[in-house]
Amino acid sequence: MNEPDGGNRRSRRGRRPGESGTRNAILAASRKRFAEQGYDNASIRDIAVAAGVDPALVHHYYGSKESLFIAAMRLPNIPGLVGKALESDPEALAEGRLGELLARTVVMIWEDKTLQRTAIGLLRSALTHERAAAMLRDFVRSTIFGQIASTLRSPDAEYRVSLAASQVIGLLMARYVLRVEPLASASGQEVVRAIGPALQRYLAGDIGTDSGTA
Amino acid sequence: MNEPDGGNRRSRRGRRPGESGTRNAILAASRKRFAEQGYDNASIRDIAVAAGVDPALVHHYYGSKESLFIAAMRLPNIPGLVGKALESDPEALAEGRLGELLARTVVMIWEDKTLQRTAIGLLRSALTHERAAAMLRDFVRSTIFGQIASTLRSPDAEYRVSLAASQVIGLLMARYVLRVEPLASASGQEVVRAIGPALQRYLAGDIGTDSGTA
DNA sequence: GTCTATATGATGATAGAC
DNA sequence: GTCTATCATCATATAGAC
Repeated sequence: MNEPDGGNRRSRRGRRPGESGTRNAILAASRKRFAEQGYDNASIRDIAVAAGVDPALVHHYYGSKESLFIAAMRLPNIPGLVGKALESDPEALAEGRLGELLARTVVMIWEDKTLQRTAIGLLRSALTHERAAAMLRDFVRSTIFGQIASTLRSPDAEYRVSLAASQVIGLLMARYVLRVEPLASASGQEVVRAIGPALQRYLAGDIGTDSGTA
Repeated sequence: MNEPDGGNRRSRRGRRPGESGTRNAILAASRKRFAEQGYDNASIRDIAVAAGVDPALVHHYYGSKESLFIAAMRLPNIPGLVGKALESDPEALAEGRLGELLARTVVMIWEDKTLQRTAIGLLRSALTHERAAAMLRDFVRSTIFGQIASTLRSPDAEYRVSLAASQVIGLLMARYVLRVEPLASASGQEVVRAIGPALQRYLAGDIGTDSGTA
């Protein structure tokens, strides 16, 4: 059976198994539903409908709801994005504009629809799902704030970072999840101008402890 | 039937109907479960067990899970507490220490176990339950921030208040719900010193718009 | 006021036909 | 790879006996 490629454009030697795009469709749909409804309220049936596939296929590909959630919420390239943002403006680090840089990074990352859905999904689920809470803590700590904290030399760097984290989490919650107005409708620029200095103070300013820069 | 009280200490004229304490036990237990698990994960069965009553009684008293939730999350005396906090230090308002006052009020209100449970329950549920989100918005806006915003004369008072709200929400989320360290273990005093000035700036400082106090 | 029994429905998961 | 059929479990809610 040495059939040549002939008019058959797609395959080199017969049709390869798997890979019909269904798998990714399920993943994308699950991100959407998890972001909109949180872990518990997003049912596998809903996700299957959104992806246009049969519910049984979801199990077939991902085994369980938990596994699907973990697969959907894992985005490998965040550290890269953050690193690039940090490198893009190296002077800001030395110049005491770290807070502004962080604010800009958060707003910038938010442009990416997939990242946005992942983050909202984690936020939504973190409060009712223990696993999601752990993933969110890792997400925030080891990537975004881990990298930024390492640029601080303060002895209470951890405390400072957790304060900044509280403001960032609050921003995401109020602006993107709860949609509190008028914050939700403000431009990214405005938000950066408003939040940046607050983050700067948390990270390197006087926060009422010993090691303030007054 | 003019029977006198006689030796019957408890009742004036025979035993009054109802009121065995069960109703309040259910309410208290539901606050606990809603706070710990959020609206969806807290089942009526769980609540009944926590209250030491039969699940059917919960329905009997409150009709539905929604009604129970609404009853549990409604706390009438918040405006009073806030008002008292504001009156307790009238000079702070004039002196530009509104942010500190707000931070102190939040931390203070958090001392009350019932209030705390209500707030956490609302926060937990707001992200997955539309009704709870609406209640939280009202809770925050009409009581706490409504009263404080009215003391501002800035034209962008709403924007400023929503910024402050984002920080307060983030504080509650990070410190009390997600329990991000070391913020979660910090003392109330430390938190007030750290957050207060940030709130002050949002409410009356330079936030990058026209109406800043530079 | 309190509880037993049950109606009714949604969910995650699995086995197995095509 | 895909789908039908089904299981077991858990939920809210209700009717009615004591």
